Amino acid sequence: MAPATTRPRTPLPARPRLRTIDLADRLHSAALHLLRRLRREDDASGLPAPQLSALSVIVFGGPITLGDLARAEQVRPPTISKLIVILESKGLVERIADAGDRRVVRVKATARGTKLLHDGRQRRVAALVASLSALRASDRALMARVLPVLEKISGTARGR
Amino acid sequence: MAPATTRPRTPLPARPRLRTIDLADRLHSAALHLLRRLRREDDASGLPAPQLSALSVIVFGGPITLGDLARAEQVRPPTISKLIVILESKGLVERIADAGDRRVVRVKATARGTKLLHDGRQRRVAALVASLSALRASDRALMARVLPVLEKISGTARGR
DNA sequence: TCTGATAGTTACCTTAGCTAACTAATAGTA
DNA sequence: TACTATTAGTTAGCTAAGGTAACTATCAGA
Repeated sequence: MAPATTRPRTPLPARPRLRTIDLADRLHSAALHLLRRLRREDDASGLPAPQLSALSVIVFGGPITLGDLARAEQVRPPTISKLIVILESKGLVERIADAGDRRVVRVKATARGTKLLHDGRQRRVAALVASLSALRASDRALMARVLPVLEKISGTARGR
Repeated sequence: MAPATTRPRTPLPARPRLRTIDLADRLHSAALHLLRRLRREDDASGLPAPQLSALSVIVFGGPITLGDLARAEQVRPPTISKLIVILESKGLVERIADAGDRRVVRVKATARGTKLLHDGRQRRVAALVASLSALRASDRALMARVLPVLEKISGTARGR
């Protein structure tokens, strides 16, 4: 232990030490509220977040198998199955049979899907862009710096 | 426009400028994946995130009206109504009639609700705590610093 | 006392997520 | 070659979370 005398007898610093559990809890809470806020303020993107997210992986990740997509999206296979049915019914993606293995199904984005992704995500995060723009530059830089860390702990492993 | 001559002809910096829309989009994505990951890895908290979140506001925010709760949670009144029915049926909260205005309903946490909140949130974010603990100290500090900014842009206005 | 606004609730719908159980196809092996 | 085990997806059936529209009850103001 460091001898007490090496520490000046000043009061606790302005930023008290944040316990990891509190950090985790507040992060969880912030994530929940961020999604709610974007859903609430988005009235024109046309696609809910999960659909937009899957479409994004499909657009950027080329033709991808449903299993890989489920893993990338961190959901179970049936969830992806249903998402794809919806995206397919909207004409945004299409299934491709795998030549070598007839069990696997690949999906790729249609031209419409690719277009809608770009338009849609822009509208979906419009409110967030406004908020970020309103931040002080230093805070915005901070957000940019923390993003990779956030992606790491959230398991966001996306081909971009 | 700034004259081109004022800019040294150096190559782009190592960290290329991140467009705000990309920042927003990746933030949105990270939030979605963070929630999915916590849901997936949590098999014992007993309460889904929205219920835990509402309970937290009730526990820390004292008796609160349903309208205020809906605003704090950024959802519509019917959503809160149903959440409260569930929490009530589990014996975690109870309704209190307002003396002055018989339209308003206040909710407060029961002893059981308060206890379950503390146990539950611990289990719910356990995986996240592990991830955060595994981070380099500097990254963890970065997370702590960015948290208030994150709460601001996510609209997380919670009495803590 | 009537009228308008406010607080919640109810009815009804969609999406997102899950597990369990299924089909179809592949791979490995006796 | 047939039998078994594994893998990829789907289907069925459930719960929860979100929404809008329409309703009841109460309050406040003219």
